[in-house]
Parts: sequence; structure tokens; C-alpha cells
Amino acid sequence: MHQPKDLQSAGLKATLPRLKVLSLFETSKERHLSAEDIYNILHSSGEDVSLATVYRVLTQFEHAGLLMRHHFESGKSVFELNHGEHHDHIVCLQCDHVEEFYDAAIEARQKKIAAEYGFTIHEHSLYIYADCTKPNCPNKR
Amino acid sequence: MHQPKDLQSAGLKATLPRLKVLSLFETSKERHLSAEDIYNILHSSGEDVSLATVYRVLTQFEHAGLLMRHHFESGKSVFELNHGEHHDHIVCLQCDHVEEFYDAAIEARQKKIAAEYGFTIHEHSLYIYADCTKPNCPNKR
DNA sequence: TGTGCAAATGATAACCATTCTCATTCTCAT
DNA sequence: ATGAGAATGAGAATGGTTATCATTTGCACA
Repeated sequence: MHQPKDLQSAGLKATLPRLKVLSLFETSKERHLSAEDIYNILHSSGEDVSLATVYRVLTQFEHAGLLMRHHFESGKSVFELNHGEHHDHIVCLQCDHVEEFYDAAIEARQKKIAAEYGFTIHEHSLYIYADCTKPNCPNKR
Repeated sequence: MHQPKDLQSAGLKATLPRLKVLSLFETSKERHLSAEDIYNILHSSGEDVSLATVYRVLTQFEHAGLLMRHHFESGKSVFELNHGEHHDHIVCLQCDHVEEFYDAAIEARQKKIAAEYGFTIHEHSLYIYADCTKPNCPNKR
């Protein structure tokens, strides 16, 4: 993990802050992290990276295709490693737990619909907001 | 349009700012409006409503079921009249033009997928970001 | 293997959308 | 009409994010 090569080939210098952020995504149990999450995790393990740098690095990684940015209803951006396979999300409204899924039928319908309306699809985001069934979910139902 | 009755039955007093905002949604050509849009439109027609009130009224209308709130990638909330029929959106990334669509196949698949993962769907949002074909769209392709 | 320069970082101010505060004004049941 | 409580306006405050700029760092080249 965190080979300088990844960054170099993405056209980014292998700086310490960038290596730390990338490594965090590769080792963290939680796939989906916000800028604040990253800032807090790094600081609590003694790795001081400025919040401004965290934001800059996340945006750069997004543009370089290393990360994907998501806008959940929380109002803040959430990032995950771009493993190259498109997928959509189910987000629990109570505990923010996220499940990923991919459905070929939905993808196909979307393409068809966009074409009908004369649009060229750039990307799409499908978020299903729901109540999950994790035992520790604060969801009361 | 803008009958006090609508507001009363929603449990809201028929105040001037509320009537103005509601009426704006009912008469505006653009179905999808942000708080700032509304503030600007009202002011440019001599109707002075405080921006804070616009935000308050929008949130109240959303809770009352009169409006629906959407989170597009623009970063700001966008509202539209709740006509009771669920639909999804295609948003042009260049000119913010919005098309609505409904696809029974996609709806069915979503329900099925959520069930497979053990979720109870609360709501969902499907936004397709694309390039539109409006003649006045600043989209360069 | 040192050196310079462009690029990256840190600290903090600025920004933007939105919410809060609180004194004043309005709505509406009486 | 009137009074109690709700709604409003103005501006301060907030939260997430971006911009500024002086300082530091990575790295191509000598």
C-alpha cells in the first residue's frame, strides 16, 4: 500500500500528507470517510496534517480518479477509494451505515431514459435512504 | 392558487411571506427553485421577504408535505412543489436544467435490492447528471 | 549528493449556504 | 377590537469548504 508509484502515475508528487491520506483509505475499516473523519483519525494517531490540506488532497485524489466523492444527505462530502467498479449506495438514516450494490437492470434503464430525453449521461448518483438492521443501529423500529 | 386554505390545512398560519413563496412556486416557469432564487425573484418584483424567512418557510413547507427538497451537486438545496407523484431527476451539469422522469422498472428493482440487504426503504434519490441539449445551454459539446 | 525552483503545506481568513437570536410585528380566536 | 402567541426581519453565528500567502518540501538536474 501507499506506493509513491500510485501518486506519481496520477501526476501527483509523493508528499507525506498525500501518502498518509491514501494509506488511511487503504487500511481503514470504514470505506466511506469525510474530510473531518480523516482529519480526526490522523490527529488521534499523532499524524498532524492541516485540515486545509486534507480538503485539497481529497479534491486532487478525486480529480485523479483515486477517490470518489459522494453527497449523502448529511450535507458533507464523503469519499471512498475508487475501485473502478461503479456501484450505488443504501444509506441508513439512523447510523449512517452504508451498503454498496450494483444492479445491471437499473443501469440499463438509466441509459435508456437519458437517451430518450436527449441527454448524454455524465454520471449518476442513486442513494437509497433506509433503515438498516445492524444490531447496534440506533434505529428504533 | 395561494388559497389560505392550503396553508391552514397544513397547520400553518396564512402569513404574507408564506403566501408569496407558495404562490411563486405555483406561477414560476421553473419548477425547481433554491432559497436564493426565491429571495431574488421576490425582491426583484418588489416583494421584500427576509432571506431567513425564506429558509424557514421552505423548511416548514417541506415538513408539511407541500414542497420536496432535493440535494443536487450544486451544494445548495433545491425545492419543488410536491405534486404527490414520485419521480427522479436528470440534471444538466452545465445549465442546471432539470428533467423529471419516473421508471417503474427502476422503482421495482430498488425495492427488491433493499429487501435483499435487509433494509426498509425510507426514501431514495436518483439523480442523473448529464449534458442536456437545450439550445441556450452553455454546454460546449 | 547537493541545490534551486516550482509545487505543496500550514495557519488562518474568507466564503457560502443555512440556522439561530431576539426584539418587533402580525395573525387569528375570542 | 384585542391580546397571546406565533411569525418575521436584521444581523450574528455556524458548519463545511475554499482562498491567501508566507514557509517548507519534493525532486529534476547539475
